[in-house]
Amino acid sequence: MPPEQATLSDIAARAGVSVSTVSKVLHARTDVAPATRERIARLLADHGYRPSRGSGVVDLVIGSLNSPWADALVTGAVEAGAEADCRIVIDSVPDSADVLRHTLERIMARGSDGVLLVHQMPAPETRGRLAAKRIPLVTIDPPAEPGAGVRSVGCTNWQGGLAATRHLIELGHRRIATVTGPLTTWSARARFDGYRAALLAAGLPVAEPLIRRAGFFAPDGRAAALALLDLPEPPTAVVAANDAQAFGVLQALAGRGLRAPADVSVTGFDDTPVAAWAAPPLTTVVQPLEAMAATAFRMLRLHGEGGAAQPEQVELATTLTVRESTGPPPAG
Amino acid sequence: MPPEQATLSDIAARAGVSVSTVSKVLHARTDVAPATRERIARLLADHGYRPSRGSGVVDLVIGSLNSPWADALVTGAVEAGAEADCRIVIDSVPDSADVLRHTLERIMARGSDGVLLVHQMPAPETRGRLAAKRIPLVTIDPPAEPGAGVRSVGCTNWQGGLAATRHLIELGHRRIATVTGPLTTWSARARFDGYRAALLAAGLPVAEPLIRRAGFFAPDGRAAALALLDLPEPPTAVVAANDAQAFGVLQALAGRGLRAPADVSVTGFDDTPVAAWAAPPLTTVVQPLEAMAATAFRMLRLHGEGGAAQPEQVELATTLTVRESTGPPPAG
DNA sequence: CTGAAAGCGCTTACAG
DNA sequence: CTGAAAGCGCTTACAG
Repeated sequence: MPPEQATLSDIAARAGVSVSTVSKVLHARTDVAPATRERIARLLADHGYRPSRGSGVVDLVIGSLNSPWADALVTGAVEAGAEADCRIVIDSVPDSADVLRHTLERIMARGSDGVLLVHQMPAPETRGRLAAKRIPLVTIDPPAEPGAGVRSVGCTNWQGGLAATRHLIELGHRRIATVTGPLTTWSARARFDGYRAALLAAGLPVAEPLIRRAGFFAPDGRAAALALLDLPEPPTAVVAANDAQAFGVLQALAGRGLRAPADVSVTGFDDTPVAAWAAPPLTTVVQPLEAMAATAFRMLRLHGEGGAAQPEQVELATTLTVRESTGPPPAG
Repeated sequence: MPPEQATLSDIAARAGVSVSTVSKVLHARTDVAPATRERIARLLADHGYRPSRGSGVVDLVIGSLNSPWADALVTGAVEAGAEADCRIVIDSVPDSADVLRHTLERIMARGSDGVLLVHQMPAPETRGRLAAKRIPLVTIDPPAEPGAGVRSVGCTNWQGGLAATRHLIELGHRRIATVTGPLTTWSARARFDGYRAALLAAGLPVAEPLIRRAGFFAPDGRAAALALLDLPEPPTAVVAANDAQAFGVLQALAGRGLRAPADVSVTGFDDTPVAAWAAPPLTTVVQPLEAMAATAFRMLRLHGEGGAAQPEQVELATTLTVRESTGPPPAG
């Protein structure tokens, strides 16, 4: 890294062009020869060019802010930003393609060193404009499989689902139910698949009545668990697709006068700080949300540096934290 | 509001001085006559002057990010910021006067339209420098009584403590314990005082063994509740100083095979979204955290406008949300 | 204490 | 497609 911030005229001198031309490349104007543009773009990237005023800012664009899950992502981004002396601005954007596009337009207008996206994927057209303005983008926990050319950071959801289910199998459970998240999302599908894989590997049946498709919130978990408890043969364990659902399952249990883990074992997914607040404290899959956000932040800065050598999709490892909500199934 | 952003030369023209002089006022240089400085400062404020590039940014400086409580504050600030087309940048700062000062210095160096402070009060010297640079500051939930000249937004903590305790009295409870927060903080003291006032008003004794001083976290609530349950005459209800503690109390109850509210009623304080995740869902005092952050944000913008007419300390009302963790005391 | 002047980083309309 | 030139918003060293 050069100690001094490069200015437009530094870049112009090195490229052997005028300041005007460099400015055009920076603003994604069309009237620059491809070869010239290419050369200038590379120099800008190599010198980590930033406009002299403003910027030094990365935008975290996130759907809903109001959950421990979102909070962990914000925390991770802010911490990584502080280390790099970069300000993190938070944009909360409802789940609408239109509002997302507007938000990204505003970000482009005001300038940004990068976008961390925890949202649906913007249209290719919008992504193109971002790229033209040299604003890098990395998605976190993408809701769908990210296509080629889209960088993303997720976690090993499949392994997480597998680990939670295997843990219950090893405790002796045979009737293990699951509450899935919305199967339209990539992560929910992978977790569900991990559940199924563990059952299959242990030679246990995958029983349709023990599978409840639900939303990602506590009331969803509660309703699903109530339905499971009403089964002729209720499960002795429930694998929830996230911690919020697991709290809901615990509520359903308490409502029926049942206890975890004596009557039914419960596992969650996420391990945000509140997982330890549950009664009993939740056994759950650790999704390293803070590390995911920090990793995505660092990928932003690698933009264009390593060329094609850098990975496009990163998945951080999940681990299982065993607390008190799981135990052997009731005798008999 | 003028439709066009005023520039330094607009201000200079109106003030009948040169651009240089206005620039000096903006940078808190000393070589400007007091009268001139006064006149220019007023014009800058009246026109809502902002530097042409950069800024359009408000900094939220907060101690710890990783809690539902902090998350709600972030959410409120970001939403208010979005309405005003202002970016909110998050600065997470450990509880150290030194680090806080450094953070504020960095904020001054990079420029900011204002600071929302959820932290201890910075030294008067630092506050003076902020003021000289015309960066307004509003504290949220100040840990100590804010002195004159410091604007703050809190909530009616005393009334909240009173309401929770009165609710339990009305349900018929007579042995009501409390877990307080750290009594060095203003809000914990006020909540505790509300508890005491409700007891006194009902002619009930304030019994020292029923009062547990503790930290604001779940394990603190759990430990305090365990001690209360070991009393020769345990309480039939516990007033916790926040939701995290209340979750801990619920854990202690479950650990002893007791249930809320059949055996012991529990109230919390905050009502962040997770309060509804508890088993049973928490009866708790609503602290309007999002509204508090939004109010503080708006106070930032009033800086210097209304003159002395604007309030310095604002307290937003608390309300009680009755869910399922409270009920009549056990018979007998 | 004040401001004219030089200058910085950047953008843009326009001539070629 | 490229760049010289004008200009914008701002800062700063310095003369008075």
